[in-house]
Amino acid sequence: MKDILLDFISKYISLTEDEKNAILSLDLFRSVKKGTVLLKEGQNSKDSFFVLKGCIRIYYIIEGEEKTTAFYTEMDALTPHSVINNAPSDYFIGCVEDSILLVSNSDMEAEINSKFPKFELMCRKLSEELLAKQRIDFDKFKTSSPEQRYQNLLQSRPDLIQRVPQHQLASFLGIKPQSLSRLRGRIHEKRS
Amino acid sequence: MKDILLDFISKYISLTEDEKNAILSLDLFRSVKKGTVLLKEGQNSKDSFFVLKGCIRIYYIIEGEEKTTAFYTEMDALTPHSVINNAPSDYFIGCVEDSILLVSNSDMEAEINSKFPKFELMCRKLSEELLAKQRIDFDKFKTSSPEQRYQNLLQSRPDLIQRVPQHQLASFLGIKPQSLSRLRGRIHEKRS
DNA sequence: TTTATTTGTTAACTTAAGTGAAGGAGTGAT
DNA sequence: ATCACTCCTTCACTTAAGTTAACAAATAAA
Repeated sequence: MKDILLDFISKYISLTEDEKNAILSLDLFRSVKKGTVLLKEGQNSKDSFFVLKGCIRIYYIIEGEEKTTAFYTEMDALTPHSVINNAPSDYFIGCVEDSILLVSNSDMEAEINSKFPKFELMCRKLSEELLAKQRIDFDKFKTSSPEQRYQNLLQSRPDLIQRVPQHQLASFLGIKPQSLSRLRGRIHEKRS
Repeated sequence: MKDILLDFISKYISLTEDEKNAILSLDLFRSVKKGTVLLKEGQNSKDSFFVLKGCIRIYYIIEGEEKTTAFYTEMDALTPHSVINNAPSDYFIGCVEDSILLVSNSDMEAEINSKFPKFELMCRKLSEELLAKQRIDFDKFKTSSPEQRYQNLLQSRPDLIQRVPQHQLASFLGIKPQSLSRLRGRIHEKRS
């Protein structure tokens, strides 16, 4: 489990043994049960998440309806906007499967950053990379039809379609569950 | 003009007079004519952009059709994914109006970052903030209908609707120009 | 000025997503 | 075992976006 974390970090910076031990000794690993709400709308927590195993999601409750907009799986990092802006959260964060997460709070991160300037560099690289990737995702979403989005997901993250409830997938694709059902039927028909 | 830049930087870090002069002496300011293409698909430039005045956009050419997905106006920063990943660009960057930009290349930024570690901190804060903001934008896009997106834009960036051609706005909203026309007519009717 | 070209609007028609309702399968609780 | 609840699918119907085409207005080019 700890290897996953160190492998991830090594994609951005190289660490000495001392540095590795310092990070592991913080012991941020946490087991979380499916269904757990990690952050509520309006809440002002300072926690960031890194998924070692399992799946978490961002969702909203709009007019009583749950709208899931993002999934985070193995090796994905999520720092809520409420942490960045020190403001109440617009969204919920929930646990889709039993998961093992790394949970860190921003005070602690600031401390690590000042102790290990390298860590600051990693955070910059990581968030720049995520920003660029998310830009591309957003663009592809805008320029695709719901059916294309589903086909695209089928290519890029086939696992998600298996491990996540359909109604969560639907809002992730920007449509209603009924439309996703119909759309899948349509595609299936074409294939056969 | 230089004040705009320094004001922007001061939102993230504080600079000494020496540091301010060092940055200004790089003289990265560039005037760009409307219609200029700053980055082409497939190209591998190392240039990042900061808009001091005017407007630039990200667009794609998909099946011969131009699809605009993002606009950057005063005080907006844009580092293309091609710079981050050192890979050919998926998109074009074009100039919507005559603009004054700050154009920096990534080698130079690396140099500044090592000279002034503060700058590294700024870049981290900035990209974290932009990532969080873009997440919210993406989520709102997913959970809204085209009409709601237009109404939302009318609230949040009313200037854009004036200064940008309708067909670019349409793809920015994820719809066809004809649909935007119709949708506007629909709304106008309701108001009267 | 005249001619193209681009841009925005309108209209008729097609297609697909939204809506409301119903029913079946699976899950969990009592 | 029964009941309640959630989840997924299906259907009929409504609504709005996509499509194709035509046209007027504005802009750029000859």
